[in-house]
Amino acid sequence: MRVRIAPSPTGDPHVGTAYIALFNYVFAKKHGGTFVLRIEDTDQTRARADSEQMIFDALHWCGLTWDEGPDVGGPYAPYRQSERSHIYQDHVGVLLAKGEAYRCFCTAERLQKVRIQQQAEKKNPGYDRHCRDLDPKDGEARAKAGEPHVVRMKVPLTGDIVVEDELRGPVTISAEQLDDQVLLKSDGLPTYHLANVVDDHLMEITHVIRAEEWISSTPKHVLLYQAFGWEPPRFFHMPLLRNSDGSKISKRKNPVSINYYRDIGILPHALLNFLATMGWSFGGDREKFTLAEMIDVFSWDRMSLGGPVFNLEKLSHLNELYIHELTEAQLVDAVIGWRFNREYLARLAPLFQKRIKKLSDVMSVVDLFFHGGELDYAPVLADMKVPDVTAEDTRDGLLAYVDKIEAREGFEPAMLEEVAREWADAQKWKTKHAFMLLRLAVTGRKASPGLFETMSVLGKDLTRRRIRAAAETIKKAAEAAKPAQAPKAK
RNA sequence: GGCCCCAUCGUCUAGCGGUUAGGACGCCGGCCUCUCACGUCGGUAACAGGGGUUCAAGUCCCCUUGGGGUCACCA
Repeated sequence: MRVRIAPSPTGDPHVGTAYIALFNYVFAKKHGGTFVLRIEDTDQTRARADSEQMIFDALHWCGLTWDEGPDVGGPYAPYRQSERSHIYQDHVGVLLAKGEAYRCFCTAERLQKVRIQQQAEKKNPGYDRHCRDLDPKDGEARAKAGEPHVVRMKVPLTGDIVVEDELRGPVTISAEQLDDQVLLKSDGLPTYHLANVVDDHLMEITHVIRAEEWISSTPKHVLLYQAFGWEPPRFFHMPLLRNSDGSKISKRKNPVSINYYRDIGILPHALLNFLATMGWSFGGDREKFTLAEMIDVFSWDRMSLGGPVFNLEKLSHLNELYIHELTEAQLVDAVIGWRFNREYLARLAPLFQKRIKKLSDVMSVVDLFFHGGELDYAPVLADMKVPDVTAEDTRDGLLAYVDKIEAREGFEPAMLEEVAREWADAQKWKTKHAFMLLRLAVTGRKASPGLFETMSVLGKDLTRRRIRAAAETIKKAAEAAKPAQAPKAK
C-alpha cells in the first residue's frame, strides 16, 4: 500500500497540507504502507524558491515523516515534478498516438473571447473544442514548425463517468460537464491533472487521500487512467477545513500557515491531535490522543464528512492540556525552544539595547515579541487612523500592505521598508502617518523599536496576523460607533 | 448559474431503527482558595423543514431549504 501527499511550493506551509498529510501518514502506518512526499511544482510562475524547504520543515516540526521524497530519495525518484518533464511529454505522446489527446493552437485571446461569448449566452463556460478535429498530422507539422500550442485531453462527448469515492460511494458526473482539459501547457510542463495521474501510476500509489475540492476533477483523472489503460487508485476525499463563516479555510479569514501556530506557541502534538479531530473521531469520549494511539485505532468509518470549522479556541484548549501534562523540565525546554533562547534574544538585542537603562527594563520593551497573535488595541484605537481617511479605507490600506509583503520572498527589514514606502505612496498617505498606523497595528503602541526591524524579528506570520487583526478592529470600531451617533431613523 | 458534495448544541463531535440525544470547547454559576489561574461540580444549548418506509426514525428513502466545493495553459 502506497499513499502520497503532493504539496505545491507556492507559499507558506499550509495547515491543510498538514491535515491531509496526517491522514495519509496514519493510514500508511496503520497498514504498514509507504508514505510518499511529492512536490508539485509544475507552475513556474507561482513556485517560490523558499517554499519547498519550509514545507519540509513545517511538516517535520509537526512530527510527520515520509518514506520517500525529494529530500530523502527513494526508488521512484525524482519526486519533484519539475524534474520529470520528459516523463510527462512521453506520456502525452502516447495519448496523442492513441487519439486520446490532441494539439490545440488556440490563443489565450480566442479562449477569452469564447468565454465572454458563453457568458453572454449564459452557457456553461468551457473550451469549445475548436481544435479537437484538426488533422493530427497537421497538428504534428505545426508543432514541429514551432507553433505554440497546448495538448488537450479528448474527453468523450456523452455518457456518465462514475467515480468511486471510498468515503461517500459512487459519484456520477455526465461527460457534458467536462471540457477538454489542458494536459500539457505551452511551456511544455504538465498541468496538475496529467502530472498527478502519471506520477501516481508510475509511483504505484494505491490510495489517493486528498481534499474534497478535488472531487469534481476526479472524473477527468479517471478518464485519463482509462485512456492510458491503467488501473486507477482508490479515492478518499477529505472534508475541507473551514473558516468560522463556513467557507474553505483561507488566509484572509484565518491564519493558515503552520508556522503561525508554531510562533504563537502551539505544541506540535497538540496541533496534530487537533487536526485529527477535524472530521475524524477517536471513539468513546476521547479527544486527546497520541499519533501512535490514532494509528492503532484508525479506520475510515469514523470519518464525518461535514466541513469542520478550524476553531482556535478549541486548539488552544487542547494545547493547554498538553502543556499541563509536561514535566517541569519539558516545559522549560518547550519555552526555551519557542523564543526564550539565545538565538532569539540575539535578534532582539539590537532592538532594545538603546532603550533600556537597567536590565530589568527589558521585559517592558520586548513583551510584544512574546505575545501570541492577539494584541489589545483598545488603548490606542483612537490613534489608529490616517488624517482624512475613512475607517474602511484605512482597513483596506492595511490589508493592501499585507498583500504586498506576502507577494515577496523573505521578510527582511529592507524589503519591508521598501514595500511600505511604495505602498504609502500608492495610498497617497504620508509615510509618517502610514508608518505610525503600521506600528500601532504590529506593536499595539505608539513607541516601539524600529518598525521594520520589529516586524522582521516578530516574524512573517505574527506580523501579518496582527496587521489583519488591527485592520478589522478599526473597521469594527467605526461600525460600532456609527449607529450610536446617527440620528434615529423612523 | 450548471454540476458535485455535505447537513446533531454557536463550534468540534458521539449516535450506526427503540437513548431522559452523550462528551468536549465556549459561555454562565457553585465549590476549592490570600488573589488569579488550575482543578472540580452544575447549568445553558442541537437532530434545518416537509413527505414517505416502519410497530418504531436523529438514524433508511425522496423533495425542499441551507452551507460548501468546482467550472484556468493554478494546484
